[in-house]
Amino acid sequence: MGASKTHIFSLGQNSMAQAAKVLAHPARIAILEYISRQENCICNDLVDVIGLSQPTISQHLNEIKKIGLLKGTFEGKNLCYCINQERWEELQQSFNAFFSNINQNCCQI
Amino acid sequence: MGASKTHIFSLGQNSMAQAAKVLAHPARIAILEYISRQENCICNDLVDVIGLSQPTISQHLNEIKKIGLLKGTFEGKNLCYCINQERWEELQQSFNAFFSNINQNCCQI
DNA sequence: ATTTTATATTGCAATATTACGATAAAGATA
DNA sequence: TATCTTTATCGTAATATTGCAATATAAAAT
Repeated sequence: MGASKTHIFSLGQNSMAQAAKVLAHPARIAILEYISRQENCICNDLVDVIGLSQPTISQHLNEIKKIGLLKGTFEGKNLCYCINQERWEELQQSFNAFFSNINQNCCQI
Repeated sequence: MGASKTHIFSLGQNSMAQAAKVLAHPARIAILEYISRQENCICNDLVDVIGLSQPTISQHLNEIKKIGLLKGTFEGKNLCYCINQERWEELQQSFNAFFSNINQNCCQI
């Protein structure tokens, strides 16, 4: 064994975990921080900024793209990655909702 | 190769990723949801509620404990795990801050 | 003291992730 | 067209995660 038993969990639990997984690597945190600060992003910058090889950066970008956090467009010869703001805010709300649902009366000692 | 290059990232980026990693499994989401809904939690309940074996639940609980999200105390014969509310709110703020820092002017198309 | 009950640890197999060199693909430029 | 630049994909090695059976530990109950 070794595969996650995703089928025994709810859709919400799985998609929450999937979103968290994308944030579960410092390179992807760094990439998202960087892109969200920029007007536009040329991927080659990232290789220098982050300090990982070009294939590795490409893979991380792909993970981020998979959950819809990026939208890309071409601008001259360079691919421009941008934050998908709708999705970004959607995730913000998901995380916020998750953290908000806590029973204040749990285990009073 | 294969190990994450944590040393090339900032403390903030690494701890953000570490927190996300704990949330990056549906079982741990389910466990946290369940505990935060309860007045108190007997671990044996979790095995039934979640549907994973006792050792696996124990391991997941340990991951959650490692980032300080749980505090435990003994109540009669049963170990009682509770959400550590200070840490919980701390993480909520971290995630919220992360999602709040976005440049609204990125890549207008 | 022995048994029962609850939780933790160990060991291992299956799977997933991380990283990068090599290479391919696609567009820009000479 | 040939070449350069940029990004993606492939192949592979190292490492990490997931899950559980078996076992150990610890406390409570008998």
